[in-house]
Amino acid sequence: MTRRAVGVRREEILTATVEEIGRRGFPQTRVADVARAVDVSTALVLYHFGTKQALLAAALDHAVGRDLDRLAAVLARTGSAAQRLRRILDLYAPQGAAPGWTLWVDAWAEALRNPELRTHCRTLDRRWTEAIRETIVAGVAAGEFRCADPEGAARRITALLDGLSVQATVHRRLGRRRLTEWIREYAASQLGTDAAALS
Amino acid sequence: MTRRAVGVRREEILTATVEEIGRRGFPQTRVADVARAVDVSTALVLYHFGTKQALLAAALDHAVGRDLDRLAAVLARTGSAAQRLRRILDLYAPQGAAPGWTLWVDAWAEALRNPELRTHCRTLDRRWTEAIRETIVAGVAAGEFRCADPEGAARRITALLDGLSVQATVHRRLGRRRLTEWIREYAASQLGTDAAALS
DNA sequence: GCTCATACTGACTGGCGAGTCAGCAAGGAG
DNA sequence: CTCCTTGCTGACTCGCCAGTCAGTATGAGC
Repeated sequence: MTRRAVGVRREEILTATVEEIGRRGFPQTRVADVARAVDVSTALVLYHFGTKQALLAAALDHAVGRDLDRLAAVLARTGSAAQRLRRILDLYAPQGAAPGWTLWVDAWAEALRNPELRTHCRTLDRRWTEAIRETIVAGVAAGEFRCADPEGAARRITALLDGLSVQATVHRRLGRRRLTEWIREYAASQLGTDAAALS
Repeated sequence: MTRRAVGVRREEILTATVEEIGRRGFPQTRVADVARAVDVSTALVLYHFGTKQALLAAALDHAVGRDLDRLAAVLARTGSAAQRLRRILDLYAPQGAAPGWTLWVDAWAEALRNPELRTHCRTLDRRWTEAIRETIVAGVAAGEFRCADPEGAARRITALLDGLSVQATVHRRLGRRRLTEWIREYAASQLGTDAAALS
């Protein structure tokens, strides 16, 4: 086994763990699965993270961080409020084979009982709605949107996106095309624009 | 141990299993938990259901059936389309301490990997949207609603309800009051009425 | 090239949980 | 009452998996 610096190994393990959770689900992910994926001993994984619980929590944290980084990158780009909102929505919607979304659905289920994970999920949710809210506020200030309740609108848009994503990833009953179409229509109606402004 | 007829025992066990899944989550529910809840031996549970997998599947089926029965009861009642729609939405929204919704979130996560459970979840979802769709169609025919795409509207309403329910039960970020308010507003906007018609 | 901190492992343990099985007894049929 | 079906159990097995530990070896720093 080639030795690695702690930081590097941890990163490697966390990435693999996230992937493994996406594949198997939260409670079904075994330390041995992760170890095999990284091609190290199970003892090493426990050496770095102590317990399985801690490993899973760290992995979720890692995934949350990665998503928030992407979000920050989108927010940093310039453009009209409508353009930025559009990018946020695109980022959030389930991608092709979407290992991301299966992770979140799993995380929700887990968060129902595990307060630590709930905190992570809630943080992520809050940041997304916050990003949408800010964009709406900016759009209202710029005269692009009309919206009396940006906070509420942001949360409703997020909720619809969550619900449609469940239909897409869990029930496999909805394609990405129609999903984005519906979301844009709803967002547009909430913001007093037309859907075309968001495409 | 008092002996029971097969049907009775199965029913008893299934009810307990549903409750236990709601409490612990799908994969964390042990046969022994169910057995203790019914106050029988684990061997008896396996005697009736063969394997844990089969038990869990049967339990979900049971829960689905119960929910669909309630739905059928609501549909059977008379009244305007708006009144019936309102009742459907009320039934679907998370109740107080909502053991029902935690079960569904769990079931979604499980359905991501287990095709048998996916079928159950999908059936339930389909029936709900179908009920909403029918009510919309009836309302349109009666001149109560205006809606060009009842199927789509039904699915969007369901999706928003799912998403808001996640915010309520998972993130604990939304009360029932505001949830129903938002849903009614959305439904009303989709159907060309005002929210007051749905309260 | 030596040293030493530390990344890493193999081999183990202990407990837990699904599923089995041989037999027991309740209670309806006759 | 007496069978005999069948609902039911205790006590078991067997495999799995998180976590431990004593020890190995790698490679950065000198």
